[in-house]
Amino acid sequence: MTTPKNRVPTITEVASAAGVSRATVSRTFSRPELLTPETTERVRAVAARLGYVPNQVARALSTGRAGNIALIVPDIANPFFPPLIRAAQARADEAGYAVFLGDSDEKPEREDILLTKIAAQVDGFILASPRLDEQRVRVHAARRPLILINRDIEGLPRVLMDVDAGITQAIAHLAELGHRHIAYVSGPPASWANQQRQKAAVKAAKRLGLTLVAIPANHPTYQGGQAAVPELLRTDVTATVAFDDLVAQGIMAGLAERGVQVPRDMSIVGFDDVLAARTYPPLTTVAAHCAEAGARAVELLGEILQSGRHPTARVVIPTELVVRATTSQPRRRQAGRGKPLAAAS
Amino acid sequence: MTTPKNRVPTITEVASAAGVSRATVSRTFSRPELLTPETTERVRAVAARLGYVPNQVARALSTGRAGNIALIVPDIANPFFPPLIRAAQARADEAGYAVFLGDSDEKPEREDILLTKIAAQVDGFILASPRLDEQRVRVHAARRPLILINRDIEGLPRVLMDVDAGITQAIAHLAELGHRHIAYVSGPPASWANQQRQKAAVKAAKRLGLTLVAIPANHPTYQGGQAAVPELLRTDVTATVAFDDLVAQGIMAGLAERGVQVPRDMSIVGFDDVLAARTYPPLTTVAAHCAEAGARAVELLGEILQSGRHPTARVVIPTELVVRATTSQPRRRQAGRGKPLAAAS
DNA sequence: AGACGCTATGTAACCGGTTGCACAGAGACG
DNA sequence: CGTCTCTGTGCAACCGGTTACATAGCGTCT
Repeated sequence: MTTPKNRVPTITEVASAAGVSRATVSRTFSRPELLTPETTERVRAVAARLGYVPNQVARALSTGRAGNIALIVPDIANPFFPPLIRAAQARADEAGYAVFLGDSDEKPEREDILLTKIAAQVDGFILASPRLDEQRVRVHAARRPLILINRDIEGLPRVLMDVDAGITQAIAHLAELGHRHIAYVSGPPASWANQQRQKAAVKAAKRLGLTLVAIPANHPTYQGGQAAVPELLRTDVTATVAFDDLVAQGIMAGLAERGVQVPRDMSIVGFDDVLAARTYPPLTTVAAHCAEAGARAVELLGEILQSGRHPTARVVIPTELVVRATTSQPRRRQAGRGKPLAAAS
Repeated sequence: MTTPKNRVPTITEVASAAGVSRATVSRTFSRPELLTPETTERVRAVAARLGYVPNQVARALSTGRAGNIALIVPDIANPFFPPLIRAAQARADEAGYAVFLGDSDEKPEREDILLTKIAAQVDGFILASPRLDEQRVRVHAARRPLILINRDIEGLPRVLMDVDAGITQAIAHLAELGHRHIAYVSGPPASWANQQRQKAAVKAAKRLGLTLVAIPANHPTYQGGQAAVPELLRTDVTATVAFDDLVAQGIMAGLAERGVQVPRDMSIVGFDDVLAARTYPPLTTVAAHCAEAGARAVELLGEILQSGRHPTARVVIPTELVVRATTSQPRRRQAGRGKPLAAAS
């Protein structure tokens, strides 16, 4: 019952109700240190009684600061992003920013449109795993502070995963278990993250003297992983490193359907650690700490917005292998066929 | 290279460059039918050359229409929400709205704060599974159009799942298979959705003459489900209906750890169908079509914003049981113990 | 006592659009 | 040919805040 009318009062109404000027009301909420404590107290009381809340739109127009940030992701439904979004949102909230969320549906041109459309409403952007070409990203970055996640463009502030460390650990772990032939089931070729992971895997395998075959999963999804299984079984690998956990999970399902047991007949390593603990058996994977990436990106953006400076930080988040239950010593399989041997353990 | 400076031009600059008034430029973008085609064409050309984009903040201030909507969810990381968010975002985008995303972290007071803070920046709200008390929801609804998802408050527009139908099918399916004692592993007690589901389960079980025990999972999470397993095994039930897929997955993992096989020793039914196809074995579950709920909510909000009318629609989305591989005929188990009998099939 | 400085508050311009109203010019009509 | 209507455009107020600058009041110092 604070406001009988369903309209929120304006600064003018509060001013006249409190017997002060509009400027004083404004200062009560934005720069109270300029006023006597008695004044702010009185104005606050009146404002509370009327249900006044400073209008963020008007504030944004006159100050040029929106108090919002935008977070653009290629696919919210990809389990990599929710923890990232959640952490980003929480940090933004602490810093007093509201968050615009954009889903580009993996389409570069939709990223471009989203960025253009909401530019005026936000103080800065966070682009997670952008598919947009470098030139366009730079254009947007020239207008507003912009932080990249999972994309490395020289001169722009960015938060990256230390893919090399994690993948190297994973391959070393497999080598130690005795695997000699391994597969990398890749993600979208246009993805920078995929290129990084694949390159790291190739390098690590070479260093350890393992053979590595790359198998494409057209889409970085559960279905994509499942669809890659037939080709996977046509090879003689005993272990698979997947582009991400989702693909790994798809592979596991595909293998299970064909009676290939994990890890007995095939070891599996995922990437991201976003649903690793939820699979059965629990997935061995490279933890990418995506929540931390989201939080760091917001912090970085906050610093830039505070300082006005434009440091081109390059934050690298460490990754590490988390060994769970989908990796074990290899076991001889019928060459070229998925069927496990009938022999007892 | 459209703009050498990294500032976007204002309507005034476009106006003088095109040799027209600011009003004409404004109308070029908002009401072109008032101008001659030649004029709009000329102004558009100039605007494009300068890289002009109408400032949404200024527009919002003068029109009172923000062109944004807010979507508040209790936990982005809960797999129920990403498909919903994604669908909502896609529909909003089609209708020309940008989306504010708020995560309340399951806390009613954070919902309240979020709603208050961004009210001025949006034309309407969508509240998914709100934890906020009814009175406060009504206060916010009085200020701006507000659509509820998964919460039934008389007089407010809302999108609901037909919980009864799905749960009834699920219980009937279990009864048909021969189960007599079943458990319902519940979600958060404060959740309206949980109350609905539990009530529906009790009703259906009673009608079919089954006994039903309710077991609480403190949190609607994988861990919550896992934690409920010991209590579950203390009972003599042969089938379990879980609050949602996540809890079901947790239960499956908890059972697997203890050597209880699904569905041989325990049948499991989930709810939502958000990750059902990704578990192994694939989960029998009630499909709630959460993406559709998100889309419908946005459509409803769009209609209200268009018409200015305030219909208190009550959209009910049908649900249905999807039988996959976690339900089968019951098998006698040692009373009160989780261990399956050694006897052969 | 007068000049000075400091502090608290008010005045008014401004942010970048939109829109009611005025008005000019063209065509229609008596 | 004058008036009337209609159409396209401009003028200026307005949305709800912020903020540079002006000013009033008061204590302090010489």
